[in-house]
Order: sequence, then structure tokens, then C-alpha cells
Amino acid sequence: MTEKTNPSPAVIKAWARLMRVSRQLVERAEDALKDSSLPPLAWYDVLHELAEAGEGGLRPFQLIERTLFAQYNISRLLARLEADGLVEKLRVADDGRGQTIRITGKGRETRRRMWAVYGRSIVELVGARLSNDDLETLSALLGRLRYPAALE
Amino acid sequence: MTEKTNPSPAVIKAWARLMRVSRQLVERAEDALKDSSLPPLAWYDVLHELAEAGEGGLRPFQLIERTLFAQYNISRLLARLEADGLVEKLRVADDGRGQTIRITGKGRETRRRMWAVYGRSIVELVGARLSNDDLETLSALLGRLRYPAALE
DNA sequence: TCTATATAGATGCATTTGCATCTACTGGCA
DNA sequence: TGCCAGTAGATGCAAATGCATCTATATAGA
Repeated sequence: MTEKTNPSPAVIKAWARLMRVSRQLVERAEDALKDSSLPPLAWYDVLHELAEAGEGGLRPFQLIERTLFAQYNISRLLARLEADGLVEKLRVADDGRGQTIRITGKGRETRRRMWAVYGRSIVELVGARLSNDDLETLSALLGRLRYPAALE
Repeated sequence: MTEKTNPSPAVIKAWARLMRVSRQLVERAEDALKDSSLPPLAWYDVLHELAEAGEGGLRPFQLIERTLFAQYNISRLLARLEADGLVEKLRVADDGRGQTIRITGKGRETRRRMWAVYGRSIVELVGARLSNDDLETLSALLGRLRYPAALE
């Protein structure tokens, strides 16, 4: 007996909707940021992690773990953020290869302004369309699609 | 009384999971295609639409409607597909501005080979993790997040 | 200690995306 | 017919992404 490898109509439908809806939502959130002359979502993700990390900051490889960006992507994104004065790079004492990234005051301010727009998008695009119960259901279902795989 | 614009924790959680999971799934599906030396997902989307359209083909603007790609993106994607011999561009009689895109035999064959890999990814990543009922529930919830907005 | 291997992060180069604009044709209307 | 706004699609240029590789430091083992 072999493994089943042909997607059922139900899986295909769910997959297609997931692909389509997630792309649409990202696009709309990005558009909202652009309309307010704010940086793209990727910047928010990084600033958010750094803001949560506080004054201790984070190492780039920790950002990679948390955000799913590729290494070279983080490297250049941080360069842009630094050029904009939103983060600062600090030499780290016990590892000469590495650095610690810390968000600056300007970075926090930018994050705050982005959140005002981004949060509004989230409410409009999702919050206004699903009840609290639906949201819980959706989160639970998506949670089961995460990697590394949760226990099945 | 003003509109609520601050996302609840439940919305934020659902949004975050949707963003993260969809990105992970796309990435894994893309990786599977790459591992088999096949073209990226975007090519599949277009070839799929064209295969469904049959011999009559589709106009580029119809592809844009169906796939959500930007106009310039479709324009260049079609150029690449044509260069690879997967589609052909036909002058259309009643509109001198436009063209009709038709999938070739090689295009159909490529689509078939992509589906063998892509379909398997879909099964592994989603089909194996959710029951049929869960899939229906997920599709329904995502359906309510589509644009243009379904009746609410 | 010396060497080999692994890890942190940067970067050169090709490809792709995004934006704005351009060309070509259409269709409405005076 | 002649003009003009609108639509279909292509494209120049700048920015971002992906891939492979590179440098520098760290760590493990002979």
C-alpha cells in the first residue's frame, strides 16, 4: 500500500484560498502603509521584535529565527534600518563575529506610527469580518499547519 | 462614538498565524519545486489558468484578474514563458492592441510535472494535517476574508 | 598549540520586482 | 472625419531578492 499523494478537492480548495487570501491581505496592508508613506511590513516585523527585546537588543541570527527572513535578507534589511537611524549595531563582547542590534528612539517612534496604520488594517481586513469564536477556530487550524510540526 | 481601530489579541494572533503559516507553506512548496529543478509557483499559476482555458487561450488582462499578479509582472512572466516555449502569443483579430496567450504542448507537460510535485506538497503540508471537516471549516473562514468582500 | 570544522554576518552578481511612463490601438463624440 | 479619453501591454530604471561565496571568529580535537 502506497502513500496517498493526490490532493482531494477539499485540500486544494483550502490551499488555494489560503494562498489567495494571504496574498491579498498582505498586499492591502502594504498598500495602506505606502499610502501613509511608511516603510514596508518587513521593517515592522523587525522593529517589532527589537522593541519586544528591549535594551538588550537581539543578535541578527535571533531575528532570523523569529522572523523567517533569509540571512542575507536580514543582513541587508538591518543595513537599511541602520542607515535610517532606526536601529544601531553594537559590538558584542564575548563573540567577536557577532553584533547586537538595538532599536533606537526613532525606531520606536517609526514602529508606533506603522502600528497605527497596520493595526487598523488588521481590524478592517480580519477583525471586522470574523467573530471572536471564528478567530479562535482559525488560529487553532492554522496552528496545526505550523512548522516544526506540532504533535499530531 | 468612534470606530474601533485597536486590534484585539484574538485578531492579532489570527493575523500573525496567517502571515507566518502562509509564508512557510509557500516557501516549502517553492523549495520542493526547486529540489526537482522545476520552475517557481508563479509559473504554475499561469500555466494552470491557461490549461483550464483550453485552446481559446486567455488575454493577459484576464490572467491578471485571475491570478492577482501585477500587470508588469504578467507581462514579463509571459515573456519568460514564451522564451521557454511553454506558451505562445497570438495576435487577436478584433483588438489590435491585444494578444491571446495559449499554452503549448510543452507547457502542458511542464504543468503536469509541476503538479506532481506541487500536489504532493499540498497533501503533506495541509492534507495530512487536517481532517475533511477541518478543511471545510478553514475554507469557509478564509472565504470570508476574500476581496471583494462577500456579503457579511 | 595547531589544525579542521562550524558559525556569524557581509557581499558580488544575476534575476526579479516595483514604479512610472510609454506606445499603440480603441471607442465615444463633436 | 478628427480629436480625446480610455484600455492593452511593454519597458527603462531603481530597489529588492536569491544564490553562492567570502571573511572573520569560535570551538573541538589531535
